[in-house]
Amino acid sequence: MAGEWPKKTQPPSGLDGTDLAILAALVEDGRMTNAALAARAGVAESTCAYRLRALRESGVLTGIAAHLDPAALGRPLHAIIKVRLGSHSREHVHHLYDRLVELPGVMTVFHVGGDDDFLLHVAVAGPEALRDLILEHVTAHAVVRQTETQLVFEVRDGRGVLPG
Amino acid sequence: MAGEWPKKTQPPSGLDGTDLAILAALVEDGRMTNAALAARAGVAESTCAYRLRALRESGVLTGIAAHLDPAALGRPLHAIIKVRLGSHSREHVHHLYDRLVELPGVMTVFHVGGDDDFLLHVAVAGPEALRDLILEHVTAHAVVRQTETQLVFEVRDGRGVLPG
DNA sequence: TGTGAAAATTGTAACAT
DNA sequence: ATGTTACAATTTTCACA
Repeated sequence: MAGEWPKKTQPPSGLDGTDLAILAALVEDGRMTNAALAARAGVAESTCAYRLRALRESGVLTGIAAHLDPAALGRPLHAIIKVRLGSHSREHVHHLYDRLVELPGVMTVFHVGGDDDFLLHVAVAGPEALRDLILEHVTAHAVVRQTETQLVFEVRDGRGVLPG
Repeated sequence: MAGEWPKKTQPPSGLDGTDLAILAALVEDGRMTNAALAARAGVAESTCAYRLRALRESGVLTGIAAHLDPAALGRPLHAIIKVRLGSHSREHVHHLYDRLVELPGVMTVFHVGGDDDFLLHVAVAGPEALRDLILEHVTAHAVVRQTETQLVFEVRDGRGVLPG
């Protein structure tokens, strides 16, 4: 009953310690040079470059992206907007979903089950901008039956999905 | 009434089009070479490198990190855990906060106002792992009065905080 | 597969505009 | 603050263990 996979190796895909070391380093600093990466993983540079390409192509490493400070870009106010729909037809849900992720200031959209249908994490310029975003771009959709907004005091990234 | 800032320039910090172009490029591909970055922003390479350093030092660019596929790392099940506290003393809140972000599988912790105190976005191996995480590492804290868990069907990154 | 040394590309610092 | 040049560091390629 212990786990999902045969207990010999860690995760499903054949990731070894070298792969995990490379990934961990890139989570800390995505611009770390291949040479530094290789040193940290304890392999030759060419090997490291090869592993990195393989990790990208296998889909384990989905991307490397800059993290920006929303406040520095004029969006100091964070909120969670819970969105509840009136109709749950596949078309309605997908259409709204596509629209929501495109809205400026939307950081993440969670499509959830339970009381709500979508949870939006947004960063906006201020209370008026938040109200405008909700009224003009969320509630305005006919499928949206109700929204509820929570102020976010702070957001912190967790340790993520890497073992250790 | 139009906006928060004098309408001549965009955001508060003195970010010009070059800065925004660099940031946008790095959000798409954080490992883009400085040369490619410069070409895209339409400036010389040395200028681009200088701008990039300045963006880091000013805190607008908070970091560049790898994005991993949780499912590929053995954590295909996503959930939102709403955490409600019994006591809201500063010490209790901060202590719990620090613990929550350190839990394996925790992607993001939102400290919110309203019905709940914390919202946790977690990625786990399966239903049992989710139950264990909640019972052993969340509910186990004496300050936690109640939790409520929502299944996450899908998570999508929004367009973020860059204008345009 | 993983490695090491070469060639090709890229980043960095000094200086001039 | 930007661009040009020259030099140092890095990535990539490929023959080989």
